[in-house]
Amino acid sequence: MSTLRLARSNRVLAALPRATLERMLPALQARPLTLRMILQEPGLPLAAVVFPLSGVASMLSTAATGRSVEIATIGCEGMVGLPLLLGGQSDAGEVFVQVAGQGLFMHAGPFKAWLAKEPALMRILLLYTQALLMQVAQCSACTSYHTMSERCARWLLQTHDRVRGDEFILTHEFLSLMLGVRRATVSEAANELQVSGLIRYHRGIVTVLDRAGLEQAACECYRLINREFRRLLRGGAKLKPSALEPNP
Amino acid sequence: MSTLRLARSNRVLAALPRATLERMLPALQARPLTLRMILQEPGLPLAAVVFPLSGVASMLSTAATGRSVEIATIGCEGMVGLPLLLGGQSDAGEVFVQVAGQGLFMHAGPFKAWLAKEPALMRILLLYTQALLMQVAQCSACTSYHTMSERCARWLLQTHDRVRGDEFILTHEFLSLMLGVRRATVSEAANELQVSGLIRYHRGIVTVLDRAGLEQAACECYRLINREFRRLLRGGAKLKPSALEPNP
DNA sequence: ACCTGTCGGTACGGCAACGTACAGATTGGG
DNA sequence: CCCAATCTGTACGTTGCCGTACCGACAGGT
Repeated sequence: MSTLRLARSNRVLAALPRATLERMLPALQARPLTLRMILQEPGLPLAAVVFPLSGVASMLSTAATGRSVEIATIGCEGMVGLPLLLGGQSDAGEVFVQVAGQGLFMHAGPFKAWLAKEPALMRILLLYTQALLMQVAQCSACTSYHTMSERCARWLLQTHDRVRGDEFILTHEFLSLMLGVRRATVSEAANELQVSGLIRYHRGIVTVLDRAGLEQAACECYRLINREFRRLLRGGAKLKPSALEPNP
Repeated sequence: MSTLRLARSNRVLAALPRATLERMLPALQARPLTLRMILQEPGLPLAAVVFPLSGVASMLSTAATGRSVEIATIGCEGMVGLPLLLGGQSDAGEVFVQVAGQGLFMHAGPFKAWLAKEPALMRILLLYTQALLMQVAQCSACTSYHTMSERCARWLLQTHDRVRGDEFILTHEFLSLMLGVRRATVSEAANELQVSGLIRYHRGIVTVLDRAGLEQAACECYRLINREFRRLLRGGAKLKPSALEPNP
């Protein structure tokens, strides 16, 4: 597949004018996103930005006690490395690959150069920043008010949206780190979803069985976040990889 | 006081080159920030941005059930109206005045015009955006992991930082909306702080008695957020109004 | 001086998630 | 083929906050 075709499965890149994207192509390198690969380390200057094509990255905040919570999910709808856009160079949060896939990398230098040269790139990334900010905010409210099984369902949906197919690798242990709760609490919530026939899982492999049902089981946060992404990145930035759009 | 002097008590404006700020001055109007004044309404296009000079604004996220949580605190270190910078025009969150004060307003049109003309303004506001994003993220982790009295102490410190003097108006009821908990829970936490001699309060007026002790009682989030603000907005953007720096 | 509304202290049972722990099931490597 | 590691189910007592409720203290208006 040509790099141009590849690039179009990232929704930020897809939203750029064709001419802009073509100019930028030589600076983009396709590389795999391997499980647990660290894309952004707290306090360290970012060497590159990443436009995920498939797979999912998570942004975490870690407390002094070592406990962590997921702050945001980043997939083909966005970019890892906003601090290079915003000027901070580094960030207090950590970003790592939570579901393996592929991404287009661009070194920090060229990225800043293109940012200065291509107003369209700046414009779309600022919109993405607003959407991300909203996602983080909504997540925060979610943690206060919604039950584990609602949050669990939301999380599975967000991942499902950014993945090809209905299966992905995910242990309870891992999900408990994302949601910031005990492993046992996840087991209970996940079991509830499994008994209801919404998902199936076995030794770290989750299968989404009833997508619509899962949406019912999730809290409104899922819908609200998606609505805001659509509003801000309308047109060029649907969440699901278009080739695999559910219920086309 | 001249508008220029006024403007300098907002840390974003103070960080601008003198010439830039002077050019912008005619577009800035000083107006009071009255208690509960709404500066940004969910879904409505922003008419103006606000650079607070004193007082505190809160950004809230409201759930379907009507319950709310504070997402971020905005005072003299920042600006209300980032969606005008980021391009979304409106926002899903609500921003309103939580402690009365004064602010410099600028209409949306002129603001966008200055943004295009003055790279320094853009640069500093992007840095502020990153700091705000970090604040929201940290808050989210905080909600998961820290006790009410820690969060309560943190909140009081954040407000104290943005206010002149050691007293401000604040009922338990109101604080419970900010922290997203019951009024009774706030009463318990606040009483704990009062018994420890860190604060005093009476019928809606809080007095900070032992600032250092309060910092001890707060979770690390307070320190982390402040550190990140300093890192990003270093130099021109201290939190506390300089004329009233504690322990000079 | 009273009345009314606001503010804060406190109490009760309830519940969701906690920390911890153990055991069964499955898988992969030697 | 067996051992070790991994993954999941489940259990126990504990804790922090919930919802609700009631009461006393105080302030401001009339």
